[in-house]
Amino acid sequence: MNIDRNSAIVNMNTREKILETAERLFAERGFEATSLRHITTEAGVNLAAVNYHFGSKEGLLREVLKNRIVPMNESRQILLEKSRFQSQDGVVSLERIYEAFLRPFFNIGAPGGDSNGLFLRMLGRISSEKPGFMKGLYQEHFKEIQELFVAAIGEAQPELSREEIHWKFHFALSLMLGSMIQRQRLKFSSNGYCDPDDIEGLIQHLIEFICAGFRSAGQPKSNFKFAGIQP
Amino acid sequence: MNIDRNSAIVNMNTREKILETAERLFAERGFEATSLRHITTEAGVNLAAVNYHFGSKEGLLREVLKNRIVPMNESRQILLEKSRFQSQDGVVSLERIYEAFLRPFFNIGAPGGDSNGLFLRMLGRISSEKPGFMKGLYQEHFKEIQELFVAAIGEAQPELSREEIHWKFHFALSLMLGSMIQRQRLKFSSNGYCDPDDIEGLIQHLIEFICAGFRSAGQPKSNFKFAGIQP
DNA sequence: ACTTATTTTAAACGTTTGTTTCAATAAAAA
DNA sequence: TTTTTATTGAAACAAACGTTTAAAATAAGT
Repeated sequence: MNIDRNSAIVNMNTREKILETAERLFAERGFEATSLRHITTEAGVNLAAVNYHFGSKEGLLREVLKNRIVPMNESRQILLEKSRFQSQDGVVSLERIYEAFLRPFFNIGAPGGDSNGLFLRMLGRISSEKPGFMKGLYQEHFKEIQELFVAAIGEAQPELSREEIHWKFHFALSLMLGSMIQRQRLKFSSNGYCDPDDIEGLIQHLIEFICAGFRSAGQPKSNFKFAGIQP
Repeated sequence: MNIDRNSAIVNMNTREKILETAERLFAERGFEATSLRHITTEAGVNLAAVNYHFGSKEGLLREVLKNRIVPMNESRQILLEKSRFQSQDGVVSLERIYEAFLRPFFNIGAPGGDSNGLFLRMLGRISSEKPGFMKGLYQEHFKEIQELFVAAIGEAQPELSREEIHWKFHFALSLMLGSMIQRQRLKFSSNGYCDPDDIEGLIQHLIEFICAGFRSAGQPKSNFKFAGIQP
């Protein structure tokens, strides 16, 4: 039983041991690639315990995600309210809005932040592996917080149409997840110019990039002449 | 044998039948979720034919990807050169650069464009499922074209440092793949404001968003005061 | 102490997976 | 034609998967 790397696991009950180990393995190897036998062996519990406590492998995944997503979204809401309170007229700047949205996202997983970003990579993986599952997850955990932040963005950038806000919000979210999924790539594609492990730098660059994207929407589309070239 | 939906498949040899069917199934269901038996049954060939012609399942994937990526990157290069030729001083605008980079990306898969974006979703999936595999793919197929476009961007935005260019380029690429992976999400999260099937709209919004991100990098980071709040 | 409910255990279930084997067939070279 | 090479075919391989079962062990309630 290789549980030495986290000796605190011995003081947990079976359910907690499974949750702890599953989260780590799901993040490291993905959902499909992680077998229940791998989880239960590493957690030092019986194979059948997963189905007993969580019903199925997918039920386990649901619980693992819930335990991270709920506190993350609570943090987001608190940070946004705090920024609103600190502002003069109740209107929060785009930078503050996305700082409130991003920091709990990257702080997920560990108190000092999940510097490996494994959990976020898993989230991105699942959204491509199991779209139906992700839809349920959205309805349950993300719909509310999204409406909150979309409203805040609408106040910060009143000239944006609802359609444009949703496009940009979609882009920002896709970029957040995509940049975590693709983070490995940055290691060997930036020729050493960028450090993928510099999470603080990543956050700052992301905020800058995203806010610029939101502010670019003033001009109507017809102003931009496309080449219209076809490959 | 269900090959009716593409009756042209009967005029192909075994190798081509496998490639054709594998590409479609990989795109629809992902690499791991597609079994060789599914492919060979649908293609109407023997199970062992895959290992005979491609060595392994991964060899088949490599060939499927190669057949799409190589023409895509050729298109990109041609479009960039054309834009450079049409420009006055040889310096291409950011919009033209990313149009040359984006259009062949979304035109992948079918003559009229893979409107379902299944191939691109698969590409994003694989980059999260098999990082090691993706690294080899980058060295073989993407390194060269990236250097070409990074150089063009450097000419269009000379004030950008190499570090900033690589960050932004990484963001743009992550956004491209991420927005395809997450495209399903847009359906139910935009409250009907956005149409995820409007590829032309997606391209235009993407170009606008990305170019704004590139132009935002003038101001040094210290000019931007972060709240420094911790959740 | 006795009964009931909860949890853990070992074993097996039925499928599915990618790959290999080797004989049969088709195509090409001599 | 004969010989060699390339391709196809049916079958089996060994390994891995999530799930279920039913008995044993522990805990809780009375």
